[in-house]
Amino acid sequence: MKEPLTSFNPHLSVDCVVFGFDGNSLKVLLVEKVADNHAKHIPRKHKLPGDLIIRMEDLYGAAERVLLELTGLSNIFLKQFSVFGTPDRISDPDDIRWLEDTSGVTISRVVTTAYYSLIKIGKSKVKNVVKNNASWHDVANLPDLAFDHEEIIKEGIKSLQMAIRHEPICFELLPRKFTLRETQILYEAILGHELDNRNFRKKLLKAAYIEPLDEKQNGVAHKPARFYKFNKKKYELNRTDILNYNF
Amino acid sequence: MKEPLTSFNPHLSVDCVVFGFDGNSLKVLLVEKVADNHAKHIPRKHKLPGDLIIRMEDLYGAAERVLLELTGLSNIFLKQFSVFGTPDRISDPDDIRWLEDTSGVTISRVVTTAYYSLIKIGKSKVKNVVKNNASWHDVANLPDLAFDHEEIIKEGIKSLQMAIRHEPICFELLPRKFTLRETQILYEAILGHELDNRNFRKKLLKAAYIEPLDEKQNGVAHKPARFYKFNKKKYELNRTDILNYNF
DNA sequence: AATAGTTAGCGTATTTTTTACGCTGAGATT
DNA sequence: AATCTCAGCGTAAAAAATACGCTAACTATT
Repeated sequence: MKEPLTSFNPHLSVDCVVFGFDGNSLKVLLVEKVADNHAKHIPRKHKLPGDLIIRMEDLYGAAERVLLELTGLSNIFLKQFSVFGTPDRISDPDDIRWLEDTSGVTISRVVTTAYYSLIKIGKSKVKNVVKNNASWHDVANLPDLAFDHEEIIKEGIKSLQMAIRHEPICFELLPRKFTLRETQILYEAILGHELDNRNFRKKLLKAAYIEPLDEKQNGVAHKPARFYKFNKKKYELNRTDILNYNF
Repeated sequence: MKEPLTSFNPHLSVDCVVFGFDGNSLKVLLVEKVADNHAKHIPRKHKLPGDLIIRMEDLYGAAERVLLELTGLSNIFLKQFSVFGTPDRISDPDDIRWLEDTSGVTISRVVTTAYYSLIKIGKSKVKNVVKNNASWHDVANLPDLAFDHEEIIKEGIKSLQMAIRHEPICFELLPRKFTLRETQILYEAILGHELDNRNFRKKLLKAAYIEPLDEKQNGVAHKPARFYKFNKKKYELNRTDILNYNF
């Protein structure tokens, strides 16, 4: 499955900040940096899913490949948000050795294009859990990260915060059927502060593309909430105006 | 002054969309792609100022270098806004030959990090006008461009449009002393549509960091307007809130 | 000298959006 | 039966956006 090692471009990589939402807090998917061969002394650190670019591979395509290999999902929301290219961003000798071991190329300097990705946590099989030791981590409580991956995640969150104010992308993180409250909790988790439920719901319901279903929660210890779904076609058709959620 | 040719990384480059404002319309600084040596048959096309990265050079630093060499200015507003990395973005044989001739390295695939830059058109000496055939072009009327530089400019304008709604960066394009009308014309030029002068001025003057001066225009064929200046320190101090110009 | 043309700059009235709450309803839990 | 929690509808007040009217001050034109 893996390309010959020498086909990697030693200067270019992609890293994916994969966001998920479990109903309570915003999560990010991390893998564990483990050396395949020798070098047991290298400490196991977490890192973002990412890879060097295969020669002549498209950047976006590389990000898709990384996510497909990791989660088994394609057609995922994926957005480039920044490039990280300071010459010393990969400077820890352990990090360099690990990269060279796993890629088979000599690492001089790597510029990485960062994407953030939004996935429905329930849908993700996270196929290579065992192989890569992939796991979800609360963005408010991240483990030690390799390279400059902490900075990349922080920037990714900033980009996401901006994006949810202008584009209806929160539905990429919510299940197909969702309640308004779930949506609000998601917004609160991303923005990092609380919102008034009555005003929040008013603002959301102005949008015709958020459609009520004839279905309600049950088994909850309070008045059951109605489910809604996002009508993407309706949104695409009349998005004459940019939405503006100034939360 | 120039580094040895072999020091370029053949995979990485920066390109700068340098915006300027002449009081009427938004301009972008382009250079002419001319081959130093032979190859007279290569058509002269315009391109963005940019360059391959010197080994171990910082991306931001590379963008600064390109601008310093071109305009003689440092401490310029510079913001990374996107990466362009499709494998075929440099595919025209003439473009490839020109790149190889001028850089001295073999070009396989180049990922470019795009910055936009805001400069006060009056201040710019545009030092290397002759050498690079640099010139300002109206963004509404661009010449034929090499590579994917037209796409890069279009994306740069979009980023700028977003940015001027949230950050007081228009002052990077205006002279130190400016009138409200000049500011409005600049906003109109960037956004591509007209604004109501009375509402525009009300909105701007709410900001304490736009300070009136005791100085007015003269020699204009209408009531002379007051000059203002941007007080950056005042802005930095109490920017508790993100500004929101929903023009 | 009068007139026309242009932008400056102050105002007002109306509509829309935001903000801050009050309150009842429908379930489960104790 | 009382209590807890969130759902969901509502209202009143404040703030912001929008749409204009109008006079002031200057140059250019006749």
